[in-house]
Order: sequence, then C-alpha cells, then structure tokens
Amino acid sequence: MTDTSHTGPVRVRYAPSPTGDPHVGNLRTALLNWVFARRTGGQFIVRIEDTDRERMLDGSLDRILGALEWLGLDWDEGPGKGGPFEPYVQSERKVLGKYAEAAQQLIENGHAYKCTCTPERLDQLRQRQRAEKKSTGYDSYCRNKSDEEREADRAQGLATVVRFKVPLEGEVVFNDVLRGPLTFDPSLLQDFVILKSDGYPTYHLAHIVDDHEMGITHVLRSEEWISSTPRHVMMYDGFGWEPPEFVHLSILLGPDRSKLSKRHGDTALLEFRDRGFLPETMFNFLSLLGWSAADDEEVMTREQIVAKFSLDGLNAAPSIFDITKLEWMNGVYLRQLPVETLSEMLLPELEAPDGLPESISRPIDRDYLTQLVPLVHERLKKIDREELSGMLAYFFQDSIELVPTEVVQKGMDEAATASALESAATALELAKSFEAEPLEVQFRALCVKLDLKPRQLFGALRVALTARKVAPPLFDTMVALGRDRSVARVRRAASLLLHGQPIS
RNA sequence: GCCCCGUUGGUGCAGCGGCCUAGCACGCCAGCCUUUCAAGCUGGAGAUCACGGGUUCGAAUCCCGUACGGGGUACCA
Repeated sequence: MTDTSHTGPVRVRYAPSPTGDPHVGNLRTALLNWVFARRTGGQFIVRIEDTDRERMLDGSLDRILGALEWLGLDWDEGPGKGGPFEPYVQSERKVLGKYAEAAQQLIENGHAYKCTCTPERLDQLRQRQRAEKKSTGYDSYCRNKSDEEREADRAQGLATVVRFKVPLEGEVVFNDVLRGPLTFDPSLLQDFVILKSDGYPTYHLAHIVDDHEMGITHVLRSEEWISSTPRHVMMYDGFGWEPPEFVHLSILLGPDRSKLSKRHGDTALLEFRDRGFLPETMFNFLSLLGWSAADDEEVMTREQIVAKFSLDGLNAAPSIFDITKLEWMNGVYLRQLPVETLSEMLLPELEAPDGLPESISRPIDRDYLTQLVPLVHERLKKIDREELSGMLAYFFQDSIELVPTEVVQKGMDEAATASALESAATALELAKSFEAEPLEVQFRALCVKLDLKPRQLFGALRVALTARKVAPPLFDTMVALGRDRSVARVRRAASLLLHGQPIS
C-alpha cells in the first residue's frame, strides 16, 4: 500500500499557462493543491508557465488569478505576492538565464545535446513513420554528431534546440501516490526538446527547474501528465536531483465521457460565477470530484474540507461533471444565506439592464427588496437574472398583464370567478389587519361562504395578483404588494373577466 | 499503431479479503405537508460491483486476459 498519509507541511503549486480561460478541471487541480497545503500547514505557490509565446492570450492571466481569488484560493507565494523564489513567472525567470543554464548543465554532463533539425525535417520524418505505421518520434539524428559537425552547425548559425538524451535501455519507474509504482520503457520515448529555438524552455525543463528550486514536495496534477512523467524522472536523474512525490489526479469528463472541454458548454469557472453560482458551492462541489471525506459528508465548508482532507480520499477514476448536482448544492448554499446578504446580492442583478423590465425605474427600493427576499429564498437554485425577474417583477410593476383564462380555476367559469374576485376585493378593502395570518383566516372563511375550495379562490387570486400560476405564498404576496395594489389588481382581474377589458 | 491510466445503479462517491442479502448523496417515482411552486419529511424503483479466467475456506476488494472508456504519443501545457 502506498503511503498517502502525509501530514507534515508540504510545498505544492498551481502552475497555469495563460493560454485561455481557466476552466473547472484546472481550478479543481488548483483547489486540491490548496487544500493539501492548508491541511498540512504547508505552502501553496502559484507559478505562471508562460513559455509558449504563441498561445498566450491577453487577459488570460488576470482571469486565472481572478478565478483563484473568487474561489478563495489564496497563495503564499506567487504573482502579486512575491516570495523567496521570485520571480514566479517563467518568462521572467528565463530572462535570468535559469533555464539556459540548466540546459547547459545537462549538455555538459552528457544528458542533453543540441539539435539543428528543422521543423520541416521533423514533419517529413513523422509522415514517413506514420505511413510505415511505426510509432512517431524523433530519430535522434543529431544525437551522435561529431564535434566537427556541431562546430559546422554553429558556424552556420542554424536554429538550435536542446534535446534530452533518453537512455537507450533500462526502465523508468516512479511511484504515483494514487496509482502505485508505474513502469515505463524509455526506448519508447524520444529525445524530447527541453529548450526551444526561441530560447524558451519547454514545460518539461521549466517546471522541473522551478519545482526543484522552489522546493516543491508534491506535484498534484492532472492524469494527462502521467505519460510525460518518466521524462521528468529521467531529467531529475540527469540533474542529480530528488524528484517530488507525484499525485496524478483523475481528469474531469463531460457527460459524453470525453475530456471536459469547451465543447461541453460552459466550463470556464468564471462563467459559473456569472450564471449565479456561489463560490462556496463551486469550492465544495469541485472538491468532491475525485475526492471524498471519510465520513461521507458532502455539504462542507472550506474549513471542514481542509480539516478532513487526505490524499487517501482521492479516487483515481475520472469523474463526470454533473451540473444537476451542482445546482442542487447551490440551492443548499443559497438557502443558508442570511436574507440581508442575499438581498444585497440580488439588488445589482435586478437593476441590471437584463434584470427587471426596463419599465421599472431604478434604483429599486432596498428595504422593499429585503422584504421580498424571504418569499423567493428557498425557491432559488442560482442567481439568474431572467428567473429572478420573473419571480419578482410583479412586485415592482404598477400593472401586470393577465391572461384571463389563467385566472379561471377548475370547476369555475368567468362569471363565477369575477364575482368571487369582487368579494375578495371587498374583503381586502375591509380587512382590519393586513397581515398574512389574519388574511388567511379571513379568506378561508370566505371560501366557505362562497362555497369554493381554497384551491379555486386562492388560485384565482394568485393569478390576479401576480399574473403567474406559480408564485410565493398568497397572503405573503398580498402583504408585500400592499392593500391598495392588491385590491386594484383583484378588481381589475374581475373586470377583465366580465367585460373583456379593465374598467379603470 | 504504440504506451499508459481507469471501469461499483442515470450521475458523484463509499467499500482497502469475511461486518456487503453492496452503503451515502444528486436525480427519478410515490406519499405526506399544502393555496401553486419550492423547501422539508417518509417510502420506493434502480447495480448479476464491465466480462472471462484464476488465487483463497471466502473476492466488488488480490492476479492474469478480454472488452469498453479515457489520456499520451509536439520547438503545447
């Protein structure tokens, strides 16, 4: 059994590339690293791996850091924070010569060599290998060049990369904390590039140099890295460094069981924020993908997750990102929010141009909103402007548009409904105490008097008051609407049924 | 093609050789509550633990093979 019971302080890192929007799979990796660091009292480091200059995307870095902050994953060292191993951005570390020096060191101790093969040649090589159904990969053409040949290359000023010299025989073994010992045959690997012709290191070189220098103890990264880990292990050997512990996390899959990607719709973490999911939800939910607490609890605070975290709880099988459960969990967190907090959150959403209808003037009344929030609180799954607007607009509007047929309830006709509504309007006008409970008592009595079922009277009233078949509890709605508007709406509905149009 | 990882109800997980007539959560269905919808409560359906061989007194749990899924195979990370 693999030892997974690390409790001493660890140094772990999240090392994103600023090549796009940070997506949920990515952040889940970050989150697990963070939790592990917090659990052990260690450090969580953020390092930016911007060595692929071609794929860099403007704004990506900001969004990555923004996503970390939104989730509450604070870093102990990294961009904007500094630390003993500054800088934490690889392009800046490159300027310092760190990677070129490391590559040079490997050349000097015989573990790497310069290669001048052109991309065209490599392309042709690959095509030929494919045509012959052989496995593709570099043929080590430059590996055994003589000193004279190398000198000639240099004199010509050919574009040069540095390749790692993969041992021709033996085997590479490393221990994966989750999966146990993994064995690879190096002869199947090719002499891979560690320093590109533009002077930037590849991921392989850069992350090893940095992980080593920064004292990283555990590498928690996604499963897709398993196949390149033997390269990394060989490099640690080449440098004579001790490799860290490897923990290859399962990847996230879409509902179609392929690797979760943009094709599956919204996968960018910040889109979940924009769609009304709470950071608490995302944190909790993401932590549960591929990990579980020993006690089977699922709804947990950040602190509880940290307290319960153990590498033992990690699952090596890939998990599918299930939005239905996410929505359920968001509802749980939404319901836990104090009314005032939720109200503050809802305010800007409702005031947004695509929130409440334009006809409703802004700003909306804060206190009134706070009064309304309890009516919709437990019905929310996420903070969705359209949904919210539908649930709340009629509280802010002077008049609502009724569909007469919706007012008429089962077992009633238009005339009966209109007359019942008239009685109700009068009752509302005369009600001594305009509060939910007394109103309910009074209206139940009215049902008896009119020989109607509560379902019938209340249903008609609900539509009359809100223009919706589904709405919050009726008498709370009346109270929130106030006596005048309630009476007016009920009267108007009655009139509409009777005359086909309201008499104003 | 080759290499590697994985496989427990629709989904997320538990299970670490006997406590498993496989447990929990989401979802689904039904009932209760009830003025609608939610929420809540109660109950239910749903898994021959991918399949086939072994090992063992005993296997979802260990080993091998097959199938399926996924990942990798770049001067991308």
